[in-house]
Amino acid sequence: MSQVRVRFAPSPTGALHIGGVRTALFNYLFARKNNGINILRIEDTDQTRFVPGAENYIIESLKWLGITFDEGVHIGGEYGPYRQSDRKPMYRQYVEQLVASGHAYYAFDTPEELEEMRQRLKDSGMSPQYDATSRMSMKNSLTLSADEVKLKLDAGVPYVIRIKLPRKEEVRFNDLIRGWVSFNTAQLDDKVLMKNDGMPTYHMANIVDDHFMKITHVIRGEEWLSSAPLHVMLYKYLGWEDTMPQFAHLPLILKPEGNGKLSKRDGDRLGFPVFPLEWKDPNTGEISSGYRETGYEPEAVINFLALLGWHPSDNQELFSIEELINAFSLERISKNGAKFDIDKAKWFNHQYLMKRTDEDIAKELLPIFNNKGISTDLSYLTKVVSLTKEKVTFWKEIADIAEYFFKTPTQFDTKVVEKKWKGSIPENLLKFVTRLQNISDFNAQQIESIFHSFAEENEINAGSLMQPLRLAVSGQAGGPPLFEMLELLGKDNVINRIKWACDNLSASSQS
RNA sequence: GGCCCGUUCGUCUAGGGGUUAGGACAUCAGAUUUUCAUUCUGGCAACACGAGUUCGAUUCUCGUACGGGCUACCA
Repeated sequence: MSQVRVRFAPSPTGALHIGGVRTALFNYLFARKNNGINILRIEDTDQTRFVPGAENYIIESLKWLGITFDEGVHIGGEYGPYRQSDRKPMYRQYVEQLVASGHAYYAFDTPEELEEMRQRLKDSGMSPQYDATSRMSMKNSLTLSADEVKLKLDAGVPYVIRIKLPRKEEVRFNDLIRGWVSFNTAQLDDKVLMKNDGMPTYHMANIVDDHFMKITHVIRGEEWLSSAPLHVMLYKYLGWEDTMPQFAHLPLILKPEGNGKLSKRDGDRLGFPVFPLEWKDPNTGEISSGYRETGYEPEAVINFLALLGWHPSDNQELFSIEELINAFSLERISKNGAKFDIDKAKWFNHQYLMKRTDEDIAKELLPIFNNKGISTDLSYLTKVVSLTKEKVTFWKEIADIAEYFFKTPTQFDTKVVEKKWKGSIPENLLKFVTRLQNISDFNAQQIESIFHSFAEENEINAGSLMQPLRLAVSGQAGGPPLFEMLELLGKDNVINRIKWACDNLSASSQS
């Protein structure tokens, strides 16, 4: 069997959608699993939709996620170029070959004439399409004489080239995910193969490119299923039927609630990113959030996406990329669309966050603290991370919840103050301070045992004093284990903070 | 509207002619951490509907309903 070659072929019309990321991932997994070649091809046949920066965005996104390629627009390869606009001169001869063999024809209809035709057909209850029936009443090389056609061509009248589909013919192909799928050309229309600007449409370009790039498997979204029979016909008419790639149409990623496929609008409306990286639309200036900037781990995004539509034979949930490659197969991709569930993505993220080393996270956090005007060193920050990371979903959140490790709190959780800061509490804490002063080795164990003996001696309920203590030191009601936190803060800090709190917080009514 | 694809807990899904229909997220309860979050244990929770085939259908077939995709000189 020939070498597996697959391609991910996005169009640079904006940010890369999360559904596109999953398509890229499945292509990548399939290629790696089969020792194949993964190719990145840019499908920019529509010049009017070109968005500057989009191509680079796509490349950066895939790089961040760890989806690698063996050939592509960014790295070259022996089947290049890998950008369709750069391949423009290659397509014409195959379109003309189709015209010559009677499988395509020139069409000179104006947009107005097309619109009129569609309206007419619609009014008479027929499918409004340019097909075997309607083409005979349009302006094309099938209805015009050869002289007339030549005249128009010579005069530079704009034209497109359309495929000539048979009136009624069954087209079937075996989809790797769905099994045999069949269509009838009676329902298909004579799609444009070459536009009047001389560029091929997606349909034409993707067949020519896949053929010459020796693509063996086309793995793409289900939105392409309907045009697959057209592609099959093109392979046939071009005489490339025996090397036609196999098709696998992936189920779509749907909105979490309501209906329809997930769109870029849903993300910010529902409060989660739909793009891998933050994206600023160069035309509108609108900014959409990204997984990277939100603080997601790329491995978590990969793991989450892999399980959206694909499932291993056992119940494993957490997969390294190697495990994913190893377990992956097209047969285990489900047929039905999957609703997007951000809660599960967050759960995955927490799992992967816990796997990272504290120091690694601290390194990433350091500049953020610096920007907040907090200067600290890596070793202290690493310890802060070890105490706080299990409380957050994203590494970035640590910067928000851990400020008190660096600054004496001056803001206190008022609810907790009201509830816990009362009666003789401040007095007792001050007394406890004198005990703390005598600790020579200020570690969690020591502090804890001194705390307990202090409570016992003074007949204080230990629990009722712990929360005020935490409050005095951190300003908050929750946090990491109290005594470990105190240890990290250090003796002087702790003592000063307790004193500050006792001086500045007024106790509520006696109890 | 037409064509194509699909339908197992709220969500992602496993399974498959005879099962207590399994797991994960979410949710709820208990434990532990004298807090919050984690973690652990347990609970709630599903085969869209109707026919047919069969001794037996959630599983196979056909319909219905519902959902999705496509229906551009967009990809």
